[in-house]
Amino acid sequence: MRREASILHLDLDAFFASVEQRDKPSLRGKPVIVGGIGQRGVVATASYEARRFGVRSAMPAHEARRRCPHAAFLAGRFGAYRAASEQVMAVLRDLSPLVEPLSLDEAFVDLAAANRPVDLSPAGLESEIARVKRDVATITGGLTASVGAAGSKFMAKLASELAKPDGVRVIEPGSELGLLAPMSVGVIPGVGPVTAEKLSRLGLRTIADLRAISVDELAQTVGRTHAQSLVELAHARDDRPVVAEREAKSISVEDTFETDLVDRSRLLAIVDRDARSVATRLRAAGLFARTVTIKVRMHDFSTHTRSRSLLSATDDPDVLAEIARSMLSAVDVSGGVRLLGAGVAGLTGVLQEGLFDHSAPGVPDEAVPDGDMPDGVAGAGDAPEAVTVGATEDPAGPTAGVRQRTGWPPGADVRHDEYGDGWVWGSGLGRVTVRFETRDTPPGPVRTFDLTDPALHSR
DNA sequence: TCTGGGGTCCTAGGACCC
DNA sequence: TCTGGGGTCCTAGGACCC
Repeated sequence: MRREASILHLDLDAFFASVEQRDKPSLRGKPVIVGGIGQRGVVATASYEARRFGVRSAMPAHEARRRCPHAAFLAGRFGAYRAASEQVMAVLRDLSPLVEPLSLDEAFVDLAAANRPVDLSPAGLESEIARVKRDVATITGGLTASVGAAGSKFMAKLASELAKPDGVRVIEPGSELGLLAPMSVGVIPGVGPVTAEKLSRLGLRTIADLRAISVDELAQTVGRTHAQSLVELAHARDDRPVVAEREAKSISVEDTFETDLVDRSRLLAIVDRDARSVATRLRAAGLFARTVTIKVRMHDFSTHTRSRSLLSATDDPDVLAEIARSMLSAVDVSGGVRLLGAGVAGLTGVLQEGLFDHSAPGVPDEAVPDGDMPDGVAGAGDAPEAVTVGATEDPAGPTAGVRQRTGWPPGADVRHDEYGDGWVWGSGLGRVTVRFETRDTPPGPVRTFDLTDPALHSR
């Protein structure tokens, strides 16, 4: 714990929904829900207007619709969110090179490493933060943020939470214990529903309660590591540094299907495509991976993972796809699969082995120390054939019917040759409805077109 | 009609090694 | 003479975060 409140935590308010309201004037002041599209979606972000109806992040779509049926439900425009996020991170890096993004909408900043002297007194911090908030609003076209400052990451994040929305909060070093004492254990990072329930059964509900129990006693319920960190944080002891550059440890993609899939050949084609998509991201990052993982969520929500490590890392899409397929072949999917995905871990930037070796790194026959090579990896299994069968049976492609929402997703940016820029209000029955407005116009008119109208383009 | 997608970290058991 | 002991790697599952 530092003696000055030199760690900032910035959190953009209702970020995705706010970007939508910025770019869609007719939605300003109205309930907006990003995510929750489709039968099995969940809410990514709800605007404050929607939160008044009890809509929350991670809430299932059907419940959000029940609570707030008149909200605008949008699919999300991650390019726009990423662009706004980069603008905000640039504002923060202008203040200090030590910026640690936690996601698109959150970051820590270490003011002890600031580019210029910063007045760390409470009044000095408040004016510095007010300037950051002004810069964020200006550069992003009006987005608001909540900002906390404190002597540790834990307290800085708690401070920004207390400041929401659009506020500033400085927690002065020395005041932490009193502030924390009556708060729920749930405010401690790492305490989710399961841990909170375990603590509750021990009679521990507030942070003051947590301070009264020994690590040994707590460890019997939540494990040694977790117990130690809980007790430390309950005493506001937290010396985790702000780290600007963190290297990725894994890359993965996964899809939840609108309805459960049982067709093995179709599932094999999907996991093949997923593995290749991961390989593309690997190569784009200049990385190689040593472990391949697949994830299968069954109809009953039980989740299974299978992983296999190679002797040396690879970025070869054929190799990754083959291994993913062979692992899936060994999973019983007859009950129906609701989610399927593929990923890689054990990432490295350089090929450590194989530099002076004529055999290609990561080729299948180098895999697995115990020699337990499934047929599929050697290319002799039924997987490749099954993929072909799937493609033959379904000319629209193996994922047709799975990702149908990509055509004109609600909220997407479009341009019409005659009417100009707008966004997709909704589509169906061969028609797409567009509202013609942008962030710089007043609320605009709505028009409906044929889905195949050649004058309509996505942008 | 419950329950996304992209991650991180931890635990626990077995293999393996010295 | 019951079958140590520690360290590391691998795999599977799960809690948690945004």
